[in-house]
Amino acid sequence: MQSFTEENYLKIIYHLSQNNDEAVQTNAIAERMQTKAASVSDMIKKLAEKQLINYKKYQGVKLTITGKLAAINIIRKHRLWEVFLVEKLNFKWDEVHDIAEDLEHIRSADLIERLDEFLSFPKSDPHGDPIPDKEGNFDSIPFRKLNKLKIGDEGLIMGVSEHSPPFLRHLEKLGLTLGRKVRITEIIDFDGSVELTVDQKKIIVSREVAKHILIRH
Amino acid sequence: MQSFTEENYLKIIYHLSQNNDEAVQTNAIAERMQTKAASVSDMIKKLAEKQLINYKKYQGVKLTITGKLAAINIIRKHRLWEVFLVEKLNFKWDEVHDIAEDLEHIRSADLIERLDEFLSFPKSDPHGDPIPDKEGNFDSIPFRKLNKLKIGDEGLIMGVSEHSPPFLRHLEKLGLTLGRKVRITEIIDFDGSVELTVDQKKIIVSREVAKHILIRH
DNA sequence: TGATTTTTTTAGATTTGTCTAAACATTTAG
DNA sequence: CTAAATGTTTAGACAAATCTAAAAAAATCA
Repeated sequence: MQSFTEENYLKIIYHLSQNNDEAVQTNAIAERMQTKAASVSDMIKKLAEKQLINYKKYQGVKLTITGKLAAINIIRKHRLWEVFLVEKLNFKWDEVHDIAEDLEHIRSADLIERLDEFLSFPKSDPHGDPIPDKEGNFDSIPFRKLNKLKIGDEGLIMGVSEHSPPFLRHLEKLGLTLGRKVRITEIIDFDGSVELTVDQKKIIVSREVAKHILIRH
Repeated sequence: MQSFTEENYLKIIYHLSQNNDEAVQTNAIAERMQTKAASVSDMIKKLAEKQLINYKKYQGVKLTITGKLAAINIIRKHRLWEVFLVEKLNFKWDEVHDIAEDLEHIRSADLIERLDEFLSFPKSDPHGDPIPDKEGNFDSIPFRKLNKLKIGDEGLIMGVSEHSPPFLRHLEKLGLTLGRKVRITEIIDFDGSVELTVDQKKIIVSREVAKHILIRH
């Protein structure tokens, strides 16, 4: 089994290789881990020795199958705990990330399976991110980013790709919460801001905000 | 804030000073921590520097007020998580200790207060141990150990002073669970075994087992 | 292409918690 | 009350995860 730190590296490498599909760079990991490239180099060697990543000097890293499964398992735990915190303990969606960051490292497979059952096998977390099953399979639902829609398009808010508390509180304030139906009424040429209706109300979000809102038809 | 290791030391020092009231010995801590006396000496210095314990060389240690509150807080978390695991996730009372041992180190005061509320402010954990409130106050209920009772005495099982899974499974098998009413029917001279009735049934427990069963009238 | 910049790795040090072996203090027993 | 036994501390080392500074490789660009 891995240490908390190793688990965090695996999780971050997994997230970084999601967008990209190429090998993940040392510096990218360092930035996300809030540490220095030198420390990342050291840890990379360790993970490579444990066969959790493939690594050739100066070439960046890729998760092995084992490493990927380990990463997905941590993400599964993180997201299940987030559901617990919101659904059972009444936390807000912007308050749960840091606590789940700690809870995700609790090592008991039995605990997680029972928690999953207690929560009635949720398919997604409070931010709309899919929860993998215990074999590591995700339900992948296709989505489009709000900034890619055209005037007149409509759909449901199914997730967000940014989890910072200020961003989430901003959405909350605007009534842009999961499951809400939105329709694009205008796109401002000048800066790409998007005007839309939610719940009978007209609101405007910047392009930057729109980029992080995921929409399904 | 303390590290996990420091928290474990505090908790163990607290438990060891419960029976005893005297200063806690280095060797006693080493045994409970599954480590060596030399390591304990090192850690003791660190905790003393942080004003969590009072320590004079070769004289053993005592928790300061701060140290005691820190220890009680960890115990509060441990016991609340145990209640969660048994009440909500349907674990058995002999399965929860190790998992709670990890969960007790999760650092979020808010989390614990909400968990407490979610569990309806339980007063004791699945082994009958009292749960301190957030100020560190215990409800102390007087009890007697089963091996101290006399023939004809009766009372309710209100707790156990031994938490090992084999012991707990033994009690479970005999039907000796929390809240059960028992009456002493005989005490065997030879070895101090106790014969008692629970639920209309006559059963026998050794003196060693009886010592760890706590009875209230 | 060759020089400069960026990225990555290595070398050596630091901190935390542990260890063994040896020294030192305290307690117990003859 | 000394001597042996027990308990505790110190000294020096180690592994994990980090750091800074410097070297090395790769990428960029003029």
